[in-house]
Amino acid sequence: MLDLNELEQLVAFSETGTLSMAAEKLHISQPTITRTMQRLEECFGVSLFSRGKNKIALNETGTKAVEEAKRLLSAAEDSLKNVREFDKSLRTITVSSCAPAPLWFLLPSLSSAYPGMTIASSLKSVSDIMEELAQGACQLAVLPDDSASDRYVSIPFLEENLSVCVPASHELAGKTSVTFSDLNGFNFLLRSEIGFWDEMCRIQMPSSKFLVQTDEFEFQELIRESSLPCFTTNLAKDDALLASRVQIPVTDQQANVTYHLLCRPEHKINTAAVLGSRR
Amino acid sequence: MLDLNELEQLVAFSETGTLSMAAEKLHISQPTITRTMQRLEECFGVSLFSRGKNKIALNETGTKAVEEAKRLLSAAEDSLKNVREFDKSLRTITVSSCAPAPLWFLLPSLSSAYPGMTIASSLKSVSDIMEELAQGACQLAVLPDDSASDRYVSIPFLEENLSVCVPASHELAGKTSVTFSDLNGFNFLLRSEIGFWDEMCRIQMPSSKFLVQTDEFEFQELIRESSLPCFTTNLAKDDALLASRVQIPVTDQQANVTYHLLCRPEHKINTAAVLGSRR
DNA sequence: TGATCTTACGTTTAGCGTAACAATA
DNA sequence: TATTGTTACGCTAAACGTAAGATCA
Repeated sequence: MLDLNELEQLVAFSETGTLSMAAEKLHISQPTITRTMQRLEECFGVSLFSRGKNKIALNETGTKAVEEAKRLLSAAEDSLKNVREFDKSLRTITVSSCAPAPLWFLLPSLSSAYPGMTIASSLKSVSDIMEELAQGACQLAVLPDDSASDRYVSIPFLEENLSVCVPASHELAGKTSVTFSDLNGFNFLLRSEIGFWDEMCRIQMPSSKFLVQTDEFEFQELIRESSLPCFTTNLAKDDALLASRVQIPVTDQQANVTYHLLCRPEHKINTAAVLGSRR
Repeated sequence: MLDLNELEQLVAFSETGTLSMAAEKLHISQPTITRTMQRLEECFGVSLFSRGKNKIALNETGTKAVEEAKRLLSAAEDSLKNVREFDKSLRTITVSSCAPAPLWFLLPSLSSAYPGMTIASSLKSVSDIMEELAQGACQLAVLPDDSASDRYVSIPFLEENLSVCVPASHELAGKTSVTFSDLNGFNFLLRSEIGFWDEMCRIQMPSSKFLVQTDEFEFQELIRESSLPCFTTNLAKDDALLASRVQIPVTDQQANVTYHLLCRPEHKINTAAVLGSRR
């Protein structure tokens, strides 16, 4: 039977050109390689090398054998990886969300409902999340609607309502509610990592420009120092810093979403535990 | 690194269900399997079994590992086979011919022109031969024309001229030449293994019926005992037995073929040696 | 002379089988 | 009690490294 270690030596030889260099590369003695090459020829049952008195080189069949060896070695690597990843996936709940806020409530309750499981979460676009659900690449999805409830178990989870925040001196400050069309054309401060809200803003307010801030501190500075409008929601964590501003609800349907938890029917999440976590 | 022997033991365990039976199946001691399974878990770095005090079974990850093991083992088998077949192909000239007669002259001269090479020959349909040439599945082809000489090296090799053989009492016996349309409607004795001639007869003489004889002896008997016409050519080996019959040349273009040797340009056959063999 | 491959030789050790042990049905 | 899996122990054989030999540039 073929031995992957021996095949590795064959590949090393093909890459270095001499038995000595192959031995050095693999940190073994050179005679070992000599013997291994002889064993390989015996195992394959064919001649793999053309030999001179003190030189050896792959012949045509040997070159073919190297190809096969590389195939096998990489297949073996893949197998190792596959099994390890599979094992890991058995101990991991992968959550993909379209927005960050639902994760703030979902992740802690998942952790306590499934102790010992690793919870892996990430923000993704709605279409990427649908893909992941279909491929089983995530076990739990957070989407801003339940349009996929025909194929998956779907649970209404949280509502998030968008408001725009402007200084009291801003021309919009007097309004008690606004729509995206009212806001279209203004330029906004925006945080990065806000999931689908980013794309939605650009679609709903195509004439606006968005100054995306990656750093939270700089974002707060800009809110304080500029009169640029920004956004908040009912789920936002740090309303205190917006106290100096006026919050005006955005009334469009798209600005008021109900997040839904989705998973494949066979996975059956602990609904009670997860829903109990909503504030 | 993974060891294919160890993986084989894993597969054996998965197929037998107990370590003891796996050991028996592989003709090794049972403790060896115990140790191998432990080593495998160590190598994969994950738990593959659920163990009781005196029972062991594959867990979910173990089942996955078995799948991977089977993949790898069959890949290794394939690699062995591929290399061996490749090596063999280097020492084999595969000849595909549309008719048997050219092979009678070609094979002996190939053998002496390429001593040490195995000559593998077979009769194939013209379309199959074209396919083989394209895929490199044969190194040398014998075709009844040179219509593919644009893509391959093509050498005119032999001419074969068809004659019909009838008893002196037959109604055709007086003719000095015939065409397929003269012959169409008569029933004929035909040998099997005559390559493209078989199909050509059926196309050129659609109203005729052909009594195909597999056995040479029976064929000769029928020639002697019946008045059914049969065919011969200038290349036929055993004209003696047809001495009692009249041979009338078939004048159609399709009945007088020039065989061509074809090979891929990179192969370069020993033209002189092969052509010198023509009688 | 230095580099290379092969062969020889002595040693190590990895892996095997036997045997003993523990647990179950 | 018979069967199964694990552990312990001693041995063997396979594989390794060192050293020596042979060949070539």
